Amino acid sequence: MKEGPNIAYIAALIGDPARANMLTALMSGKALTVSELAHEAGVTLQTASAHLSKLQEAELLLPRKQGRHKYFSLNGPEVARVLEGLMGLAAGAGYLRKRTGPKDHKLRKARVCYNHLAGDMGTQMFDSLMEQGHLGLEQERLFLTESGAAFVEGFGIDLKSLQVKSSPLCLECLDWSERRSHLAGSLGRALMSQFEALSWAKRDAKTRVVTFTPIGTTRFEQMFRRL
Amino acid sequence: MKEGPNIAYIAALIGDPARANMLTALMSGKALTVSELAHEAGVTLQTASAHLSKLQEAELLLPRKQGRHKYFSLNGPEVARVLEGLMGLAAGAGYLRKRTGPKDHKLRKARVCYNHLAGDMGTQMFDSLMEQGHLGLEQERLFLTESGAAFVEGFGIDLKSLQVKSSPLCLECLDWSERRSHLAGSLGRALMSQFEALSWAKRDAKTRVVTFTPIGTTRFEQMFRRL
DNA sequence: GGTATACTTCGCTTATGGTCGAAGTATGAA
DNA sequence: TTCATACTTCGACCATAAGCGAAGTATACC
Repeated sequence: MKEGPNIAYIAALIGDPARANMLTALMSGKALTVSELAHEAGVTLQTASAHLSKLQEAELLLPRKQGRHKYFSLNGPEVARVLEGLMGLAAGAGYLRKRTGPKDHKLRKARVCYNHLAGDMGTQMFDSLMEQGHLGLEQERLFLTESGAAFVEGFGIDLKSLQVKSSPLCLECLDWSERRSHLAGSLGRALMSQFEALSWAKRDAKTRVVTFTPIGTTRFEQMFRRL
Repeated sequence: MKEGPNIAYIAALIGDPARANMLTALMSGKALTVSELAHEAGVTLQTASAHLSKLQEAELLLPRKQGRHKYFSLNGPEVARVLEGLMGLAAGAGYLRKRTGPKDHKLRKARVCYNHLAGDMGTQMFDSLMEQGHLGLEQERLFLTESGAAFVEGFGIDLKSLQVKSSPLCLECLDWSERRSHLAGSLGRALMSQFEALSWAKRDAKTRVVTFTPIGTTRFEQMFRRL
């Protein structure tokens, strides 16, 4: 029976390698120009322009003009979630694009997943918070405990401003490289921002790699030690 | 940068209309034969066979042989979740396949979303449970309250057996036709099963439509009234 | 064993859509 | 105003993969 939403159309848009590369690049949470996305996809400007027009038409991407520059970003966390889900399915089925180089190792170590920390360090943080009783599970639901609230506030996170927002505070996000959870939600985002604000970590301008400084690494390990 | 999971490959698999139709048919939670899926997709047996082989190879589908019959089902709730997410994106962007007929109305009224009730009645149930305080939100997290536990146990749901399972009890699932939440998780599944066991509702053999009997409708309305 | 049914595999056809060169439009800076 | 840069649109090319007919394999039944 052919009724309901046309998932083939949306999936086919994501199913083109050039478009998939652009969407993946935008998982960094940054807005990129047409030129930058063309470079990400390894196609010419004109090809990228046609692709982006389609993705915009399908409301997967949001455009913004700044003078002669046109920036695109993912059209919200719902798109990111579907992309991450596809990543999980692809990784689970073994469809990984091999890349023998330092970047692959770095991507697995720490990377940004839309707006929060993912990879080995992302899952370490999640596991540590669980082990220290700062995050709890109730009926398989993730929540911040009282000790957790004190912990993150002590780290400089303004919980009050986070909790007035409509988006969830703590969300489990399945990490495709670790096959375990890392922390998403507004708290995950806030923690990532704080790492950057404290200069513990910085994002790579071109990729989703997050690089922690030696000091940042030490502090991170101290703060999110494993039992 | 071309690293990480190959989402284009998985998305392209879903992006073919014949394969999308088969995956959508399997959202009913039922296992279907190659012949049935060929009919769903409107292609010949040989074409369907080739498509299903690809979906199986990608671990999106799970095969099971029974004599000369070969059944396929979705390879778990993770696949269903990605498909539902794609449905939400497609519906949100207006990519709906029009179908002026009784089935469209029925699909929106009540349908099965993998293993739980969706559509108008699915969201009504969710809203009612929230309004009556049987479901609660804590830090945007859904949980069953004490009154909710008593409520569903009074309806014949064995909560103890549900809670020993690893899958979440209460999950919000974004309903593509209503654009609001309906109840997923093991509780959502158990409630759907109970509606069937009590002969309040039955699933359509060919589609995802769930049809409530007049008595079932009355009981459902009484049980899940809106304030 | 013969027939019917369910499914798989092979080979060929062809429609589709991504790609880029060329040309045009829009914005910024000197 | 001119030149440089960013992006859009058009048209033609061609690689790819879905589709089906044909043939083969596997299972069920009489």
